[in-house]
Amino acid sequence: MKVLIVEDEQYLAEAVAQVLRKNNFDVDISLDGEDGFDNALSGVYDVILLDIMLPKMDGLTVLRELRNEEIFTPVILLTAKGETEDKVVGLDSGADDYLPKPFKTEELIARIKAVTRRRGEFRNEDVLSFGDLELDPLTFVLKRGGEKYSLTQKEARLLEYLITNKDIMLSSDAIIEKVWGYDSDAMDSNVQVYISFLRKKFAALGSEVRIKNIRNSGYILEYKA
Amino acid sequence: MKVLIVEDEQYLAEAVAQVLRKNNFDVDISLDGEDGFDNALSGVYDVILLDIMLPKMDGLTVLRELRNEEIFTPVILLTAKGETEDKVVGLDSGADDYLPKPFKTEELIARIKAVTRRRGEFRNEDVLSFGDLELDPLTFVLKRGGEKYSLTQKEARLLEYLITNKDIMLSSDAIIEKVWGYDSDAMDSNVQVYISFLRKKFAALGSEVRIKNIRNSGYILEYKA
DNA sequence: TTTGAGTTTAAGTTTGAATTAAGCCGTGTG
DNA sequence: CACACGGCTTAATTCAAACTTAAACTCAAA
Repeated sequence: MKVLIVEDEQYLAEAVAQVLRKNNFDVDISLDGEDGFDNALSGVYDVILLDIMLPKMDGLTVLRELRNEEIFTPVILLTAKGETEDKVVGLDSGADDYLPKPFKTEELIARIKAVTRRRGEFRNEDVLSFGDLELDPLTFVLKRGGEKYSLTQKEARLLEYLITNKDIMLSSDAIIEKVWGYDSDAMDSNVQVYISFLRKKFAALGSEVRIKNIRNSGYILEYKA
Repeated sequence: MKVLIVEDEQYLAEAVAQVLRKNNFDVDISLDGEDGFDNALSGVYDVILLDIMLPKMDGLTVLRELRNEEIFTPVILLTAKGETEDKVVGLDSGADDYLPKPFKTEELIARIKAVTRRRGEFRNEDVLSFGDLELDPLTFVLKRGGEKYSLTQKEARLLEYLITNKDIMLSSDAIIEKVWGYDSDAMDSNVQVYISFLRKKFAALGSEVRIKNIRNSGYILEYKA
């Protein structure tokens, strides 16, 4: 499995490379955006780990240019904390995942596997579904039967988080960390507002999916006919 | 919430401890690596704040040894600035987060919460069961066969206490101490009310589980087929 | 510069969990 | 027998959490 790391902090790149090599990955490193772009163009990599802050060409530009060139190698963005907006922009511009620094290597490996597996299996079809609803986390389109509804980014990411943890109760804090970002100072009321938005859109679609609140604890998805 | 601070700068350790105590944390301090390791071995802490530069045994060694000993208490590394290398190595050796010094106490608290919560998230569904009933103590959902019922927090905690002591008779006083808290001034009538609520919900589910009262003594769960 | 979608903040309202209070029932005792 | 006590249930109250709505703000696109 070939991995390209595009990361200007040489030490960090080497450290990650070392760990990956121990796990039988074949790793190359680019220290700036241009070099990374050139390497990635070859299309030989199974996955690209892409830093956002890079000399010569920033990561998001690299990503966009690659997709322009019809290179659809899976990309995992490495975001420094505080780049919350970048996360969103990144996913929007065609990244497959992002990983906030610092990260555990197990998590990195898990995501690499997830991202490559996904590609192998369904390429296009990573639609999330729960009950009678379907969410396309890339286009933020929510469907029920034939009817569609457009969600905003926040709504979509909140719903995505709820669906991917459908059996787990999620606290407001956990939701804020995941949807608003690690360093966000968003308050519970934000979550409340967006939960409310989602419920309204569920109702508009006539869905049987409910977002249940558990007092003093959190939220969980429910579906019953 | 019990926190262990392993930090050789005594004044810094005390300062942090003081702030944490104000936030209702129960804080212990170790001033060198060996002592920290010994304390951490007890496994009673919910999170460990670990300095890297330490007398007798450095933080990373402490961490590695702990993981060797199957102690998986979440660890937040405290790194002096410029210890970038340590960050990576540290995360690789099983730390859950790192925090560069100097840090704001709000941030420390936020990370402690994040790290302990994460642990809670992927804790496996430890569903309690008794007779024909199942209780998820996280979501307060009570099940019998396919049918579900939502309990309130108090109901769930009362039932949890009853189930985990299914062979023991529990006095009202014991129940109050456990469910309402040792400093509560709740009365027996309170317990009665909640016992009644539970029985009603058992009946609604058609369960064969009974809560038996023993006059002047207490309550105990019964199941008869 | 204006516009508007998306998001955040803030205010007012609703909900329901927890408590309290009141009355009923059954059992054991004088 | 009756009446007192422990236990049970239901009804009324309370108050913080959760919800909704609307207005304010932000920022990118026109």
